[in-house]
Amino acid sequence: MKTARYDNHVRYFFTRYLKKCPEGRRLGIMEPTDIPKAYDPKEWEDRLYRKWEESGFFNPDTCIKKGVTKADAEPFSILMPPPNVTGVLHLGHAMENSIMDVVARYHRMRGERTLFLPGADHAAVATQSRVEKNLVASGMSNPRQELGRERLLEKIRAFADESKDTITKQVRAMGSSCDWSRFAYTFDDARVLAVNTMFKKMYDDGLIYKGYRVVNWSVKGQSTCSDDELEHIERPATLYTFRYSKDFPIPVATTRPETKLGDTAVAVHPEDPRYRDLIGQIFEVEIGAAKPLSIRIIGDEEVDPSFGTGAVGVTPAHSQTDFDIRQRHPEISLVQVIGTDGKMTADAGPTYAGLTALEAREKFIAAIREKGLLEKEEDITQNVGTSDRFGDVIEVVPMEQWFVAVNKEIPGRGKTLKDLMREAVTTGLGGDPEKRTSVQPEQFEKIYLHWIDSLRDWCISRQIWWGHRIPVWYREKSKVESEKSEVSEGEGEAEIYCGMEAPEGEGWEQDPDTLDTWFSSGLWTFSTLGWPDTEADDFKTFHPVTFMQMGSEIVFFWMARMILMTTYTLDTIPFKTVYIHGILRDKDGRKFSKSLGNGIDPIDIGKEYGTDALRLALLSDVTPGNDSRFSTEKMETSRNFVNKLWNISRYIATMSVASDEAPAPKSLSDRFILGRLSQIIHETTGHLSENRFSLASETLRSFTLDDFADWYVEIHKVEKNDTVLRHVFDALLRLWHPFLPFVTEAINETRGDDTSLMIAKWPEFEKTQNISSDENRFKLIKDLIVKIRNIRTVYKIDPKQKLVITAYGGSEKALQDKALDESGVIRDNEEVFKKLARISEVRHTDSRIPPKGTVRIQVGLLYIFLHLDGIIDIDAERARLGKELADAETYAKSLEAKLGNPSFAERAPEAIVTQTRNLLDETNTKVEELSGHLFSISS
RNA sequence: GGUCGCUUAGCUCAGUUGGUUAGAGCACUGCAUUCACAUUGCAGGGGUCGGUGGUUCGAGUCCACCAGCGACCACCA
Repeated sequence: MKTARYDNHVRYFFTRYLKKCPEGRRLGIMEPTDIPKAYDPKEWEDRLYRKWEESGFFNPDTCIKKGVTKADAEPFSILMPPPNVTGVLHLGHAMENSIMDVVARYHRMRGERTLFLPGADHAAVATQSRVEKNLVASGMSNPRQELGRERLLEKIRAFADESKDTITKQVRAMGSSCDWSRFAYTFDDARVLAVNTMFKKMYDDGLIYKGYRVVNWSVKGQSTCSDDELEHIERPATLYTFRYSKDFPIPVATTRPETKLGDTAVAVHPEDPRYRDLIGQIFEVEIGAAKPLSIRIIGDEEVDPSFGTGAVGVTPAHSQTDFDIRQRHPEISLVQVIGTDGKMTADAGPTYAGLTALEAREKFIAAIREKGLLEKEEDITQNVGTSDRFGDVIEVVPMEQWFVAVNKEIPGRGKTLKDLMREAVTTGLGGDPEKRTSVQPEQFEKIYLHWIDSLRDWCISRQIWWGHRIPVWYREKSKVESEKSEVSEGEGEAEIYCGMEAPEGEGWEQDPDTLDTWFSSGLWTFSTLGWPDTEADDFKTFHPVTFMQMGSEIVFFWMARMILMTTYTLDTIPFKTVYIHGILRDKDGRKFSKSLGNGIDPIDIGKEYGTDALRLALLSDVTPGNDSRFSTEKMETSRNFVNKLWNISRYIATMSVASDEAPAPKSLSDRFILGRLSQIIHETTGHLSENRFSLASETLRSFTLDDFADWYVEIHKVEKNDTVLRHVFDALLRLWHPFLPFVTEAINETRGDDTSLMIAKWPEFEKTQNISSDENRFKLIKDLIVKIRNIRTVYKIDPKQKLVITAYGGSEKALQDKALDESGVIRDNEEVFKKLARISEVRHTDSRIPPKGTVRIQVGLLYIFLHLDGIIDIDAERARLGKELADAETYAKSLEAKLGNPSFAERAPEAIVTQTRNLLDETNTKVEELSGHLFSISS
């Protein structure tokens, strides 16, 4: 990095610092205090986390037992979205943990009964596909075949356990104050019980059914996947228009000619004059399939007559929409020509059977071209669904699978699952506003509702092995006589049983399939709290969950399923507030991904800059719903800030004395800083209560750096009011603690305070009197000092040279004049003024005539004369004042115009009008004074 | 194609319900620095808030249209 500032440092270091600096300092030998000059997170973090964990305060029960939280305190619960046990956590997780932990620590400090519950997700298909990939990479060609179900599961379990360990270590390293004693895993016994209970309940209610329908099939993964697990990608394709035979009346178009071997109908719009008369006719065509196709012409409203040929070749077996058409027209048949192995079936005919779909396509096109049936070929771009886990293009095939019926009426409720899902975010369940989830930001409510509209029955069975086994058993009826069971019904030849455990008796075999991982995730908000025992303490106390956060990409997968499951089984909402954030990108706006190689390990970056810096960098950027970017520059800024806080504490430790006395404000500065503190407590509390993390951190940051470090600490060097200094800093530490748990706790320890900040009381907003009056008066001093410094910079006055000022109105006589009351601030704060503006002498005058050789500096109605005789070029100053005057005049004019507008006075609120009028008065006076001064300025 | 967003300083972004002359961090310029802090301090330059129109006493903020960008949804066969 090469900057002007950096060059300055280098020059300074070699030309002056080395000469002046005693050997010891340069080598970093200890200061008079034993507190290190720089905060070193590595020295603290592990130990502090251990201390917190051992204290037991992560556990809300312990907090009550030890009297930190009142037994009847308001409960506050946060559930960690369980990270997948597929490896290690990434920066996005770090961001989520930061969000949750800020919320948890804030509410805990406010005295609420706070539970932050951690967990991990077995992530069915994600984990299995990861382990299979690893096995293939290490030389196995087909892990499922070579190992078999049990041995492969062993491997996956081992991988998952190791990954779970890594993940919990990482969550700890982030400083997350979660209650490890309640750690939940989506695949442990308690959760298995919950899953089976829920499955059976839905099965009994007829909401889970087994049906023969087309599903998304991953040939590579040899499993189904739900609509939401598809990732649509664009790719070039060819759109072929052809006729089934020479005498077939309608040409049809397709991008997948090979599936046409399974066509059983052509759909046209029922009113289409071109084809109306053909509806109902059946054509026998011979295109190479095992049997000649009988194509029935049907009329369907969904067909758009203006698109293409206005006719759709219907392939019910290999298209979701075509399957839906068949639901409306049961008279047409279904022929499956592609199998689960991705190859053409026997029904596709001897020419094609056994070929891959792609091979069959080429062959089919060649055949119809030869016969002169191909009418048109166009290049188009097409969207195809791919499996988000296995990566291959999804085949749509008809199969018997398990589904959750979302459009079916729930017995006894008169509503469907979809209805409940809508109510939960709109009117509240059953119209009860208490049972309404607040979605932040609101726009996701719309997105979610829109998604529900197009939601189809959810396919929940998977053919992978890693996951909750479907709690259903079958046996051939002929083998054993029907036995007593909770649910059992004859279905043709086989008996079927759904229950918590295998049924008694011989010959039962469990369904080999497992459940979609989101089935168990959907139960997370209550399966972690003791359900199905609805009398469990945690369930009664912490459900519905108070705060939930998640990434926008997971809203449909997860939020929707949690709402579905909870509204259905508990007749309430899963959580009161859900905070949805965007994804974290790298500094160039790209997603973090393995293939780009731009991944950053949160633990590494946390070690380098400190976990607090990482948390601050991540949180100060988070606004609801928006993506944010991560960069090392932001890390540096945050680390520097953390170090600043540390050094403020060093100053306080060495330059002030602790005492039990209440803060005793003595000066304007004291009242100012206490007033400001009050204000920012109020603001920060409001921001955190409403989950405005970036605003909260910004409020604290500007107070800490600007008001406190740059002004009050400097003033303390003069006024030395230790009680106020320490009081403000103490409150500041507590305010920062949720964001920066480690450094604040470390500082707290160096102060010799044994009580953890984690359970310290959140500062209360105290309404102090005259905040604004003190603030305004202090601002006069501040602005005046800044202006004097500015003049010093502009005229390159040696910083060591002290100046003399004459304060107008500082005389006894002037002080009696109420209009000039403000000038009293200089008299009252002379020492501060001398120190911060490097003034050697303050003279007072009640004459408006500038003393010889001075320039005048004005803030509001207060002005002083700065003695610069022989120091600067007075003519240059005249020019500077001229510009200031011009600015003031422009501003005064704009204010006048505003006030001159009759409707402004009429319609604007009183306060705004008064405010504007005062501003104009002030500005006019300033203009007057300045122009007078321009004429009288003299060298 | 549908839906939902985004566009504010060179860069990354704040700006809660419309109200003083629009903010921060980084970057940039100048100065200083044996000072709690070189992971530092002080001062400064830089924006007609994407465009056009509207509502309003008043618009970065509300509305409409336009342009550019993005995300999600969708098998126009």
